[in-house]
Amino acid sequence: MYKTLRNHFEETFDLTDKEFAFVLTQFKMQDFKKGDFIFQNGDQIKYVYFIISGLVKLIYFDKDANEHIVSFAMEDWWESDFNAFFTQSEATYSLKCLEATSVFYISLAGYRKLCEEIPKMETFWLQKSNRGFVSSQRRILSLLTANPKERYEQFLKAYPSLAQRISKTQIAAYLGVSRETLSRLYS
Amino acid sequence: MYKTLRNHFEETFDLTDKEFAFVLTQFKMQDFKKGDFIFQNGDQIKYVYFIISGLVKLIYFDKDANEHIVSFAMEDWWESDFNAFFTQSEATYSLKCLEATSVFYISLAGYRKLCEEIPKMETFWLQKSNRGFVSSQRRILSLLTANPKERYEQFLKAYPSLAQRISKTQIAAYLGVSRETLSRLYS
DNA sequence: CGCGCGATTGAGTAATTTCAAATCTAGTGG
DNA sequence: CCACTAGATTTGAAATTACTCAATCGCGCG
Repeated sequence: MYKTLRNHFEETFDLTDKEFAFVLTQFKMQDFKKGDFIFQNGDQIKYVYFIISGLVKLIYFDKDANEHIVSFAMEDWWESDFNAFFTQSEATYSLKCLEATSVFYISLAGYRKLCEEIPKMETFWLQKSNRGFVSSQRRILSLLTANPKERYEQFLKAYPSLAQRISKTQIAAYLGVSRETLSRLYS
Repeated sequence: MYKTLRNHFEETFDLTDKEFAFVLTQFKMQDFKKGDFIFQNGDQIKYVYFIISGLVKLIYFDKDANEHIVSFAMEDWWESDFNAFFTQSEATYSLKCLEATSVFYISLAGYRKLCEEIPKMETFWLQKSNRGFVSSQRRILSLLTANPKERYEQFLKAYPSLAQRISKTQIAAYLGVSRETLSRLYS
């Protein structure tokens, strides 16, 4: 369990036992059942979540209560309403479990403490953030340039393992297409 | 000129004269004319650019040579093909000047040197990256949830000064709408 | 005045959505 | 093993939205 987190950090930089022990003091763990909300829009967002196991979706409800999927997150991914987290304000999005999910979570104060104590940690976050930014840009491009079929195929190619774990309805909500259109793609 | 850059950093953290002198050694300056490409897709991307003055667009050409706008950047904004920059590989995007533009630019080596010498610099980049990520997510959401009219109004609201400097055709290419549709919104 | 660029308008077409109904599937309990 | 249910997927048909292509308009500038 703890190993998952340590391995995850050590894909980027090495940690001594002592350092990792300190890191752990800043995290707490929690389990959620399928269908649970980890947080909902309007909640004060105090934490960033590291998915140990399971699968979640970050969603936005529009004015007609339609659900749109901002992102999925599974094992080894970090997730939160980052804007709300960094500004310690209320969530625009909601985080809902598509499967039973276990997470480590850390507060903003804890996050800052880590960065101060272990400078490499800041490099780590920077790398994560950069990658998140880059893949968001890729998705924007996909939405700008590709039709539903192309978007779906790009998604399958980019996230093959994810695609097998979620329903087409969920994929449609991520791609910005109605589930009927997605269903008709290969007929 | 140099002041622009210093002020920009000092919106986030303070720099001594000596530190800023060191910062400057890592940057070079260049001027571009309206219509110039700062880089084009396929180019090796060695630099990140800070816009001192002017206005540029980061664009992607699809298979039919249609142009799509990934982002605009004006005074005080950082821009590059960040994926290509961090992996020191070839650009997917092109960066073109919509107005005469002056930039400071820095290499990956220079960027790393800055982070090592001045740790606050890393915090600075992290903040920029986080904000870029958050606003990309917002744009994704806009593309997922809003129709052309709503997207256009969100754009006007989010970037009022930018909207006055660019043609509707450019805005259309950013919003993922044909210019004719954009033109018909209020008729 | 005439050129060039951007914006607008019109008409027809293509893509996607919506709403409704039917079908399929996996899991549950008898 | 079968019947039943809930959820997901598929299908059909009509309505809507946005696109494309083509023509026109408007304006600033040499």
